[in-house]
Amino acid sequence: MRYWLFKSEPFKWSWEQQKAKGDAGEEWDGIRNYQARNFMREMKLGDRAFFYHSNEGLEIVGIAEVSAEIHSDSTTDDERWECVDIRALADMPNPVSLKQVKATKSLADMSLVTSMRLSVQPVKDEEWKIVCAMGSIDPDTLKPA
DNA sequence: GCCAACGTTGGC
DNA sequence: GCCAACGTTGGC
Repeated sequence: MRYWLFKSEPFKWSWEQQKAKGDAGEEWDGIRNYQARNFMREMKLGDRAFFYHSNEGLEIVGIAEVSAEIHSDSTTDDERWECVDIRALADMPNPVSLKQVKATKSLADMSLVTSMRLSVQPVKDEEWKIVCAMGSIDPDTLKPA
């Protein structure tokens, strides 16, 4: 299983809205960036991802999983743009802020820090564990730790 | 709301 | 295929 991070501006699409979709999940449409799209093409069913609120909040608020692999983006006729679906799995008991991530040496190479503008990004296994620990969630059971 | 960073577009 | 202009993202 691989790990990822999705950014969203909460006033456009928030974690609350994502959770409201439940197990049905929701298309992660609107991505118009090749790098981000290419990462989505690599995603497999069941891959897990952090859900990050950009612009407002600036923190990782929850964990989601890929519920549908790459398909065409229904919001455009331009066939270059594809996307996946994700569904909410669990809240972060303690949301992990960008500030905390930046202050953590072992996370200095995280894309969230190094590729500020990339809205869909890969997360390394070690980074996943560290952020889960900071967020007080057990990465296996997804129960508060 | 500003502005730096950076991806994309389009003229040559 | 270069690069200037332009648009967008996102932290502050």
